[in-house]
Amino acid sequence: MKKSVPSMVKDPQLVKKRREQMIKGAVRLFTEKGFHRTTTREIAKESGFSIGTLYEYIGSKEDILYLVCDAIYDEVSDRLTQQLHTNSKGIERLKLAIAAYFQVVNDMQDEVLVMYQEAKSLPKEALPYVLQKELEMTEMIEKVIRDCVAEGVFQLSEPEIKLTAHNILVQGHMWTFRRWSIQKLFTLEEYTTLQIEQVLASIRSS
Amino acid sequence: MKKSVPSMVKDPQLVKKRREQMIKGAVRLFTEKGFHRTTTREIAKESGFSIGTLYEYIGSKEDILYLVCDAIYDEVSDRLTQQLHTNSKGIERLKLAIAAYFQVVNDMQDEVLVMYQEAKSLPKEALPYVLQKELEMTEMIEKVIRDCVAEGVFQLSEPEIKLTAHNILVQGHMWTFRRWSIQKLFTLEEYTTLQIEQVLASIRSS
Amino acid sequence: MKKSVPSMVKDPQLVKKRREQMIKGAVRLFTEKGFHRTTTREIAKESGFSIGTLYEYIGSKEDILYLVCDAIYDEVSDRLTQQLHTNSKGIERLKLAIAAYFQVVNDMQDEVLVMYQEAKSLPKEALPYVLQKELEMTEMIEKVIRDCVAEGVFQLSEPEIKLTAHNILVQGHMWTFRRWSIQKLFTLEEYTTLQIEQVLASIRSS
Amino acid sequence: MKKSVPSMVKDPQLVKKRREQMIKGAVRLFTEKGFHRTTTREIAKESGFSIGTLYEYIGSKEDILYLVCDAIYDEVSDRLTQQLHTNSKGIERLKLAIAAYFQVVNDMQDEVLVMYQEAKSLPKEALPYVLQKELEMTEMIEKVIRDCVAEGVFQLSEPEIKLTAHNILVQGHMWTFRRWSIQKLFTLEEYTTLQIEQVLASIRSS
DNA sequence: CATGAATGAGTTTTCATTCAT
DNA sequence: TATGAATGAAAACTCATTCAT
Repeated sequence: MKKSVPSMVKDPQLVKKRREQMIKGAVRLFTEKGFHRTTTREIAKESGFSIGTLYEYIGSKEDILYLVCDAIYDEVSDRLTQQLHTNSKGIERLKLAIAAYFQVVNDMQDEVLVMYQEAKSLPKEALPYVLQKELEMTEMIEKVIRDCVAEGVFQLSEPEIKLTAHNILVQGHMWTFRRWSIQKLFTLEEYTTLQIEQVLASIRSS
Repeated sequence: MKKSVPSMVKDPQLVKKRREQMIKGAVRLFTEKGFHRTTTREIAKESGFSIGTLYEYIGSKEDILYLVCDAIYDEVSDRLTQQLHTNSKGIERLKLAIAAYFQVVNDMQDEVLVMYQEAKSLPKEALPYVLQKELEMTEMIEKVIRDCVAEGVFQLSEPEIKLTAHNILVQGHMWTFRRWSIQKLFTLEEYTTLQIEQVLASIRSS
Repeated sequence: MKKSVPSMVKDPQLVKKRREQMIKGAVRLFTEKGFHRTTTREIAKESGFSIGTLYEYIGSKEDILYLVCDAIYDEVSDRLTQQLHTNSKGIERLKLAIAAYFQVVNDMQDEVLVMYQEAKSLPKEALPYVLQKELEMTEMIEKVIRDCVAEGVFQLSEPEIKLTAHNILVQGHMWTFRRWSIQKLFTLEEYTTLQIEQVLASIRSS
Repeated sequence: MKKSVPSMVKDPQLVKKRREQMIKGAVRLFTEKGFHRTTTREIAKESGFSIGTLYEYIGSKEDILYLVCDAIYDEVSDRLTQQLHTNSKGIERLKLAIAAYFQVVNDMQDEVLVMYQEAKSLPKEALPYVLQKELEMTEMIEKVIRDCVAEGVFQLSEPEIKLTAHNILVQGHMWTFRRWSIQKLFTLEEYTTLQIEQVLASIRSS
């Protein structure tokens, strides 16, 4: 499923290290000027190596974007998964999951923003992979909700579960997309509390 | 507030006509390949005139994007305003407003998608204007909610009003952004009904 | 059969003129440094216009090589055809043809050298066209020989006709390829006389 | 006369072995894609060692081409020399020499093709050496002819001897250069027979 | 006003060569 | 000796913008 990005360098450790440098540098620049306005030379410089070296670790500029998106998905996924493995039940578990997810999104604001704004510039072959990742994220949230339904905490039809999951996910993105407005109105805690209330209210009364 | 786009041509009627051609052509192309991958030459051709003529009506490529976004905002605004002027009261008015907004977003999917995906490429000076427009949109929705509160239909604090407005707005965008998933799960009518239910549930119980 | 080279410019007169400039400039540079060591910028400069303009008239660097080869074939062909239309019969006609061909090759030494040395760098799709052209050239010579045979001037089998044609053609190229040696030993006239003698001797005695 | 190619490695045996590997690999690649389209990395890989090692045995990419051409000349020379040392006299010796030479060229088609197509890319300093080699080859053929003249087998002036030698040499190359046509018309035996007949005919009647 | 040829700065990418290990 | 990661100059090609007609 993962698109493999070609590298001329054989040592996998080194590849990993260099690509991490690259991703870090690229996110900084993409955040500032977007993917298209950032040149490969700038990325190389920001990453701390030469343009020649950059191309030892990727095949094309688009690969960098893919690497960036992939890394962000992984981190968001990981942190969310980690959170979901903690012991908690019922409503509480859903609340914690939402809070955790919002927390992750808040911690990775720049990254999340970059990912959603530039995803359309990804190489065509990477699109299915990205949609797959989005689906997985949605399913993680769905599962938490579905577990609640299974436990009898509340009643929701399958479509309602899916929609709720989408809503929660998008409310996370919203915290970054509309930060110019939302983050002036609320702290993350307030935002989290209010959105959780909304979700639960709509769930309970359905 | 509106950024003025320079034109060499004096006749305002002609300017208007040409720019409309331009916007139509540009939206088609941006939808397909995005702003950065579309060349000015292509836009000129798609609009039905030469590259030289194109530059008689704009100052730079970014101006086209601005013109496009501006036109889309205007149309969405207009159609929403129009809807809000119809006679209806209380909850019903809110429901109608949401449904109307979702309908507009659905009708203008390509445009809305383009606008949100490319807005970051807008010339720096245009940013405040865009945020202003977003704010106006939000305020239109807020007003409908606030009217309900004023009529005593339900109780909501100011921050809650604002958050609800944002949520509704973003649920509209979501219909386009996540169409690869959402539009497979629901028809527009189903989506509208479910989201309205959610919003109302969360409002009533608060 | 001819590969069409793309141009952004519409006026065919202008295209013709610019491409002629290009070909002239390119031959000068290819002669000096070969196709691969010549940059597109150099070709543009030598042709008297900018790199941007160059690419208004071709699609890729290889197209220039194709244009060059095509032009050379055309000129050699034309001049040979012209010669063959003059009134003469029998052996005399063959002699004149050979002499004419050697004369053309001598006049276009640089061009002929470039063509044969760089032909392998031609875009893959152009190869059949080039072979076709080579075949046509061979057939022109073959025809003169075959006419002699038909007139009963001498006897040659079909394969012998073909081989003789190839030999004559290659003796022409040889005048340029091995000029560092051959042109020190003979004037063009001497070379022509001697080679004609050889060919005729071998023919008569066969 | 031989251009010396610099090596960091002292052991001459090793240098010889490594360079042989290199030449073999390079010929394979040059045959396929030409000198300019072949990278040093590819040559190293095809030769069975690393790019670093490659540069222990040469000073620059051009040196490889020189090594290749030099090796080819040596092999052609050797095999021809060997043939000429067999006992035979008069016309027969000339016939055998031509046949032997054509045989060598046929056996080494790829190499011969590479050599003549890429020779122009040789480092400037190598040019005199190459011309020298070509001259030697010509002289070998010349000598055989001159011996016949000395033996009174036939009469030829010095310039005629030289021209005939060039012709024979070039007929050898022609077997590779124009193989797309010639090798469809004749087997090597037929080609050899016919060309020998031609040469002898032209010689006898002069 | 309309046209489209001309421009050249800027972009991605390649690859011969070096040098620390 | 052998390795291969690092380098950066140089190459092909693009495209927003201008301006003479």
